[in-house]
Amino acid sequence: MHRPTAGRPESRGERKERTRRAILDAALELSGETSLVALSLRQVAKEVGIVPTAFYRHFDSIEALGVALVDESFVSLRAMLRDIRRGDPAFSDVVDRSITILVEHVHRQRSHFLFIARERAAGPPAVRDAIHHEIELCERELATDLARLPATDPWSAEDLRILSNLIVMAMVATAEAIMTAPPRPDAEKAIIETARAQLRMVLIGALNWQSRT
Amino acid sequence: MHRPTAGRPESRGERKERTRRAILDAALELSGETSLVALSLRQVAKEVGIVPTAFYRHFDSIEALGVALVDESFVSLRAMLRDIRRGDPAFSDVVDRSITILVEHVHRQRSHFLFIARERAAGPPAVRDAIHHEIELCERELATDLARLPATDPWSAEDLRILSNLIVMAMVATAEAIMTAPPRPDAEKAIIETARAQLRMVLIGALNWQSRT
DNA sequence: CCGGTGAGTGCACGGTCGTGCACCCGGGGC
DNA sequence: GCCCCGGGTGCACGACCGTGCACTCACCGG
Repeated sequence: MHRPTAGRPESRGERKERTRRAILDAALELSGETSLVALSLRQVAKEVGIVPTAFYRHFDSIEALGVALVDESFVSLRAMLRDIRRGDPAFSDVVDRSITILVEHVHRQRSHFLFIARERAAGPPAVRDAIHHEIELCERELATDLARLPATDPWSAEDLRILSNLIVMAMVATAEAIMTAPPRPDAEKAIIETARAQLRMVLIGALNWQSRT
Repeated sequence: MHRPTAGRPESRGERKERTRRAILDAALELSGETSLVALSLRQVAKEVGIVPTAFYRHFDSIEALGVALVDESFVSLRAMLRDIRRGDPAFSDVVDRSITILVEHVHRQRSHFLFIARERAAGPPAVRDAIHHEIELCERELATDLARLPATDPWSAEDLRILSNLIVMAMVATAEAIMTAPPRPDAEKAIIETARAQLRMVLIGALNWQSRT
């Protein structure tokens, strides 16, 4: 239960935080087999190596744990968005760069992305709501980024929202596809190529959009 | 346990089929609260009004039940695709017609669409695979439909696949949004308008696609 | 009419679940 | 140096879980 790993003193608060982390990690891993709604408090406790009732010292319920996992997962995801935003928004290769970064982050934070994809539709209500809210924030962020491009000057806020929504949903679907795909590298290559072409199609449509309507 | 509802004789096979239906209906309703993976055989049996062990006379496991529900759900969904395909594929209002039909079917077969959206990412492995396979078939169907349009004559099979994939994922996302949305009719209106605009953007992009590359 | 078949029953088992309660004991403020 | 706060323990409970087994009894084919 206690592993100072050396004569390190390790304060009270540090020990608590370490247990909390262990619970979050265990829940992320165990829920990967099925879903949060099929995860029992006792499984988590056993994996962590604490007695079931000690769980309540950190979270009120599995659902509350899930909300904390959502927060944590979206920290990864926002880091990804920051990476994508970094670098000039020249139109030429923005598509390739963005998808490359997406793929890289999906691999590096696989369990977080899997968690979001699963619980987005099947998690406990509070978790679902938290995820949808975060995704909406991502869409808004993307919309303000798009608004900064000169090509979108004549666009309405509504058009920006619609385009952002489309792009985000395509990226979510691509992330899901990558994670679902067999680990063969050619399968992933194909998914990436498809995503590239789709994103380009969407951007071409967007560029020719305002001219009508 | 037996409700002939009148002096109707009702054969052996009919009674069995009726119980099977009741099990499928109960599972569809009960799994709506959370997910298949959190659904117990005993809950289903109690809802149906049979003893738990009698469940095995109809399905080997909850997972097998889930696969049967996938089959059934996609019968609804194929009916929708048939509706959309019926009527001439004139380009002018194909977008509006398609989305109208989608919305109508989502409302009429709400529980089936909810089931697919949930279990697609979080269901038991066999259920997930079955759903992905069916969606892939839908994409192929759409691709062959698109191939019949004169505008796609110069397209490669690969391009058709990519576009179909994009359209289907947008429709899945739209269906999810409609079901998630509050029942206020104006919220649904907004989703529908967004979906229309997105589909038009995609089609505009597709029409201007082959000209480059 | 008679015998077999198979949907549904009743009971029992070992296991897991969430949670309440009294308790322990070591770090940290006084 | 003492005391208390709080993370972690141990136990017990009633409920629910999947499943095995022996059983009933109404149906249908012979």
